[in-house]
Amino acid sequence: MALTQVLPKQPELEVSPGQRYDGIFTALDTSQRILGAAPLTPFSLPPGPALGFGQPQSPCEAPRLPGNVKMTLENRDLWKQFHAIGTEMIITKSGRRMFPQCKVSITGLEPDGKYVLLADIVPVDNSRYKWQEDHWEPSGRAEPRLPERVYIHPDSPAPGSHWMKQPISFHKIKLTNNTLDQMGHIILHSMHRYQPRFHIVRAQDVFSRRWGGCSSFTFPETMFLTVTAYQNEKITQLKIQTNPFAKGFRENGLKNKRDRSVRVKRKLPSAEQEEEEEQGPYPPAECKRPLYSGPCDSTLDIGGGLALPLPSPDCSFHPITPPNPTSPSTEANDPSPLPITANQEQAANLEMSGQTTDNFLRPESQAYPEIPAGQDGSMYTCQSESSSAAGVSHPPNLQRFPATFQASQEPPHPYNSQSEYRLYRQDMTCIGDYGPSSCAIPAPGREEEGGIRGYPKNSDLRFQHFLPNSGTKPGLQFSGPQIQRLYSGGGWM
DNA sequence: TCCGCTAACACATTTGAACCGC
DNA sequence: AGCGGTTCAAATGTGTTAGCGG
Repeated sequence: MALTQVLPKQPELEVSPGQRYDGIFTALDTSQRILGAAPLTPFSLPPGPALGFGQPQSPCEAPRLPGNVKMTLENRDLWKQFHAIGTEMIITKSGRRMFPQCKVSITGLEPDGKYVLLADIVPVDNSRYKWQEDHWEPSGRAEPRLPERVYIHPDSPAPGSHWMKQPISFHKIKLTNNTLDQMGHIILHSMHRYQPRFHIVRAQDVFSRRWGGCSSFTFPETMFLTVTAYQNEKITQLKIQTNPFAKGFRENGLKNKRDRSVRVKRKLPSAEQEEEEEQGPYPPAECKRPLYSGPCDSTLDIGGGLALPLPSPDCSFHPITPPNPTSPSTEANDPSPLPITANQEQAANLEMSGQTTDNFLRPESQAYPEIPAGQDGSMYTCQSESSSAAGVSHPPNLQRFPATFQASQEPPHPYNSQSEYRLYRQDMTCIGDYGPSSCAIPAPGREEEGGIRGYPKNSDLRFQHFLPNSGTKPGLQFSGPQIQRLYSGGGWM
């Protein structure tokens, strides 16, 4: 079934050739880009927290990276401020960046080894949420899992020395609620709870079929709820105060909410007059230091404006930690709180000190295990041995499969969504065994070192074809099955 | 009526092309 | 012609708001 038969023709689907991924995924058709099945990257990323959060994850085929590989959340204190209130992320049809942005630093890599950095965002639980006056509470079951996508850092692949020399920013990740998104943004459901994850994979290039290990990290502070409009006014205020793009809405600016509404209604510039009338519940907190160094190409230059203090050097690595259901909050588990910063002062102003995202959920709503907190990311295992007894009771990716993909009334076609479904079912079978599956890894004899069919080995050149916007390297966002297919030999290897 | 979503809007910031002088 | 600095418009990233639809 051709795409046009599956989906009504929509103007937004008309993307100029330069913006499409045709150049890179020559063996994939549009339907897969739009309706990519559940994620299965070539690296077989662990399942989402909803299915064993904080527990050893299902194995990827490669051995885990050495234990001294550590990842640290750079702007952790800012994240903690938002987490204390209950982080909300706006998602829009056209895609919205995350704020705070995901910024990490890595140590322990081999300087000369090549690594690929990936990020994805997975649901925390199976609930939909609803804002009730001053807190979030579950409101029914979650929507069916969407075609999840993986964001590959645009610098990938790069030697370990590159990743370790400066903080790594994932600020170009965009979130959308458009299930037909063609721009490669990460598709999420509104009013759901998500957890970003970061993955380090040792590989020669993004499309390499030979890879030498992986480690995955999560930071509890980065958990967020997706919304199409902010529900918690404290979040709105904190975003306005900390995001430079929202300066226009700060109380001490000329365009605060009240002013604007007044001006719109009266068409009068009465900023000073209104300022005394209403200061709002949250007095403007001066940013004593820049909280946001502005967009950068890919990674951030420490000396060039890294705004937030680096984590203390003694921050310990937190390997797999069993979930602690009795723990009241992640903050309580935090062994190494950062010193008070300007940001935390803002938090105090907002009366959110000591609170966590979970505090904004009714106790009965905390149906997921507590996340182990640490200054470094909690690492998933990528064990090479089977770990079916790791606590995940069923194939994790089974739930990721959108129910809408299951109806198959058309004969399978090599390049339509149904075929992707079949491909994914194979993967599910393999992953469900939790063993060192061979699904994503070809037999050694089948490995090829050649470039992508019709493309040179130089991955950067491939990027130019791949990226929606040529020029800069905004990062790669595409669905796991696309990569999976490449690695499983079904693509253009 | 309520709630969630979307598009339009105004504003701040970033980016890059155009321009100028040396 | 090449280089470096400046200017300015376009692009992009924000939150707000009205209106729509289920």
